[in-house]
Amino acid sequence: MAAHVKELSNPDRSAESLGDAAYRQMKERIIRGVYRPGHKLTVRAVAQELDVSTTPARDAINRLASEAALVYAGPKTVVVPVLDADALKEITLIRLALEGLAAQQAGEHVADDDVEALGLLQKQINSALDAGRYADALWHNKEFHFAIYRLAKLPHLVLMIETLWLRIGPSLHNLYPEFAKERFGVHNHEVAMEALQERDGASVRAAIENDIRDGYRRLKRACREKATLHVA
Amino acid sequence: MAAHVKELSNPDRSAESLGDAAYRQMKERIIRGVYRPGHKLTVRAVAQELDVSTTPARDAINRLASEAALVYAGPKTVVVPVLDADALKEITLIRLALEGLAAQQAGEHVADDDVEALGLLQKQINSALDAGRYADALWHNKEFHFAIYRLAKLPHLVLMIETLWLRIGPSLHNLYPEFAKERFGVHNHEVAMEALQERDGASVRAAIENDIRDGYRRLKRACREKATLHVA
DNA sequence: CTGATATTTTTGTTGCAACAAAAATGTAAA
DNA sequence: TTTACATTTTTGTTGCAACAAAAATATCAG
Repeated sequence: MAAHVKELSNPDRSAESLGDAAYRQMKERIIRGVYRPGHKLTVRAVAQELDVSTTPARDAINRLASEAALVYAGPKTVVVPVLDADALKEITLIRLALEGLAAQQAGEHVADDDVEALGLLQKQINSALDAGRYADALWHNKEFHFAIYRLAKLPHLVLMIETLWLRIGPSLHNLYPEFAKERFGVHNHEVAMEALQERDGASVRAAIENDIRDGYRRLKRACREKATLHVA
Repeated sequence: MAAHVKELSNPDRSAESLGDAAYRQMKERIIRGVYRPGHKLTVRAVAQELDVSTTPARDAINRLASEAALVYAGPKTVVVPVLDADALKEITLIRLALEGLAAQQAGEHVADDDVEALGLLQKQINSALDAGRYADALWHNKEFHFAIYRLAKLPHLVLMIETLWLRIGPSLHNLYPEFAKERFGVHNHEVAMEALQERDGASVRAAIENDIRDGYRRLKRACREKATLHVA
């Protein structure tokens, strides 16, 4: 493995090992919802899918499992996690703490052109929603959040938040289109951008916390419905 | 890799792969201060040290690097991280958020015999300090903190806090004995235990936050002294 | 059809050798 | 001594085969 610089998300893909590349591609697939909760991942299948040998594939799977982006369903079975109500609640608590912190700090380091860039991202979310491209909307939503978090200039924090999104990402994709149709988060995002413009850290935090809580409520409902469906 | 159950820190060492064992042993060595900041770790050296082949050794190093417990100083050079002032400040911010959350939640799930167990751990810290066994004091200090955090019944949170301690652990060992001599943290720990007994989550959080901030102040001073020493 | 049991297949792990790239070392010129 | 360059050594990576263990499948008794 050879990332050289873990600090910044540097797209220096020139001297990247196969293991690093596999890890990065798997991460993107997980967030993009290619793998659904419960999906089983085997070393050889991933190796074939990514066109590498078993060693880099194993590297990637092990790293993701070590970050809890994948979990063990048995001694030799790694799957995309299926979040139960407790796990969902816990991760939401942690998200509120970490993303709230990042949002607040962002409000104190923001520059004017940063907010413009955010407005552009929001427009991408909106047009994706208009066109019914819900997976794209979810992806741009992720970019919007992380664009804010990166403003905090706290690289360790951003990395930790990324591991959290990796854990809930697959479950998020179980919600749309029903849930994406109601233009989720749009209002909270607008409030956050206004607060950023005024450099009001506390308000940025409040807006982001609201967004997280809104998502949690919908996710919890979906989780309940699925559970009752599974029983019946 | 075969941990089966990542959720709880289950000492089920029976069906543990060599890679898992290597990872666990390396983690303990890092926290115990066996490796100092800047120490270079090579696959073959670790393999020999742990008496395994290169594959499990490489697994362990890669997993630790992926969690930022080890960092790259070059394309083929992983070292124990040397925290600069910025990184120290950032990690402290994150610690305050996560360990504060864990402490508060612990205050709301604590049982009576839990506090007794904590008192025992504190006694171990004290006798280690009395005997001048500072490395042991640091170890018991870690156990004290995590005994509290585990009371929160939030396994994901505890795991995330562990990765933070892994990052600052090596730097902590650069401080004693000077810093351990002043019985660091003893007062904060006593306040925390009192607050736990009264199930006062907010006060538990305050005590732990105080403890973290005290440690930060000392660490920062040491970091400054070392920097000026390095220049001179 | 159900449940337990035996069989077959699949799967993660491990050690290792070859390779390319980086780091360490040595050398010489200024 | 210092700097730049060439050489040697060390190092991470990668693919692969063998192995043991687990998972999937087939079989059969009730």
